[in-house]
Amino acid sequence: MKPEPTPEIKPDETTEVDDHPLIARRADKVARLRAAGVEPYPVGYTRDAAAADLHRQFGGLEADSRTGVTVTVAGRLMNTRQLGRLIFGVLQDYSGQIQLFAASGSLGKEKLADFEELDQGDWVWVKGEVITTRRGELSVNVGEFALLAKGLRPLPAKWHGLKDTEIRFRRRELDLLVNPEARRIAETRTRVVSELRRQFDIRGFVEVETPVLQVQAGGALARPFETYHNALGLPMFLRIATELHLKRLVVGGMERVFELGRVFRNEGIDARHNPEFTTLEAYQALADYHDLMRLIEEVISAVTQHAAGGAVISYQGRSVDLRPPYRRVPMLELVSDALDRPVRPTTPVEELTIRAQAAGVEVAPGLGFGKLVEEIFDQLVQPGLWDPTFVIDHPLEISPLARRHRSEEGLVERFELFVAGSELVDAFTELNDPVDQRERFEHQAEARATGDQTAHPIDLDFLRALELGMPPTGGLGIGVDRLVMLLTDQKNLREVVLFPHLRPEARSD
RNA sequence: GGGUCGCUAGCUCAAUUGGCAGAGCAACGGACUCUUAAUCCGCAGGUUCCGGGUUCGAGUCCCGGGCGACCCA
Repeated sequence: MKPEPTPEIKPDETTEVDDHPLIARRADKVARLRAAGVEPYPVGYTRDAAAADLHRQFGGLEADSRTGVTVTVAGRLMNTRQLGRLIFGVLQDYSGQIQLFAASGSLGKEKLADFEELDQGDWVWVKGEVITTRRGELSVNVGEFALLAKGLRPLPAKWHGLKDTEIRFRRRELDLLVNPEARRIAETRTRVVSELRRQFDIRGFVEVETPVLQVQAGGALARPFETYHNALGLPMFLRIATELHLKRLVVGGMERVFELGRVFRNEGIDARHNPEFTTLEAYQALADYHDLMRLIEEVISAVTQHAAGGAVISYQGRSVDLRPPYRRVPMLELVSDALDRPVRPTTPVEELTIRAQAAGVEVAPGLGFGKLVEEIFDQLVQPGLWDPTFVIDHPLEISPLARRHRSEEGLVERFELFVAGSELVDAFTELNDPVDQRERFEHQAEARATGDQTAHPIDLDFLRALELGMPPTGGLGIGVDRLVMLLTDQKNLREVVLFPHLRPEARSD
């Protein structure tokens, strides 16, 4: 680990538009418009038709039709084609594209010359009759127009689009402008989130918001981001999970709660990890993990149906069937199969270590039973779990917030849902015995003291709440970003996050 | 953290063994009253990611660094 450099902010760094010829030309136009008394960034224009509305309403008209219907449209001018005194333009708004048809006949010679001055990328407003051209393209025949906002920077070429992944991630607005796929992913994400919310809503779960800033970051095993509260003079952390607060709400009598929001984990950044990501955690009193598996099956298949248009989807060229029921397999059974040797909670750590190494698993020295099993599972089993699979009954050691299994010593009542090799859901019958919970925390504290920075800290507020009595409760967490990746057929997390974190770029624009 | 690949005009990409840094699109000038990536003619446009080195000469070879993609851990 290198020491963290302090970022320097140079006060003389400006954001002035540079003197690139392509930009300067457009900036000159702005100046000329102002000089001529035309405001290049006006307000007060409204629109009564979206591109998609027009196609819906007037689709299928014969070529060379006049509708007699006048509409106003507004959007970004994506392309123009000029033929003598005819100009064809492509206007793009939130809903789609519609062709503009500008001719001296209906616009007049002078106005046509003004229209010609518009650049690709400008926002424009147009009022005109809905027509089809001789070639049958639905268009708005420009009768009046106005520049709504001058674009100073050129758009990427219309045909080649924008492919540079780095620019697409850093300047997502450009990506959204020119790549329909970027818009499709963003829309699908919205559908996933809203359908998730609706699914929990209709089941009587109450949506809540709990603190992002915390004195102690618990509810998961991860390193938090650190920050500082000036007025309180208090070091604070960004939350790594919503779990503990939500359970306190269950103690308070909110028997079905959920939170859909961002959590933060101070880990590496790569195609599968963004330091901030979205989870949905839900808690249901009087439910156990079996109930939650049935709930998850229903929710996942409903969301898939809504966002992907069917419950059987294609991911990276392979089919995934998300229709319930999903396979349920104990974790130790999978690990036993992988090692070709029965593994039980009573299996000696030394023996398990040797077996794991023999099977090619890289294991750090000094791991306990639970971490060993987890390591073996991660390396040998998880990548092969393609069809939806509930992996159940984890070792107690790696599950400090889950209830002891009702019949299996050394295990907890927990499940993770894996699809296409990726973990989508983590859930368990919650531990509601305050004495047991305190012991688990203390055990974690020992691990922390010996250098495990991801071990869970002791949360006294949470323990005090448990001591009031929490009903038997089932709790679950869904990795929303990974679900979106699955449903949009993406293998890079950055494709499904609008503004993914990247290392700062060397600016040169 | 390791490996491989990439970074050249606004965008998408070329550039032989180390030998004048190019094309298409966009822009700009012109022709064209039905285009759909319009077409045609013309004209411009460069810190080849950054810093060193080797060489008469480096986009190209060597060293160091930056950012990204993919694979591995």
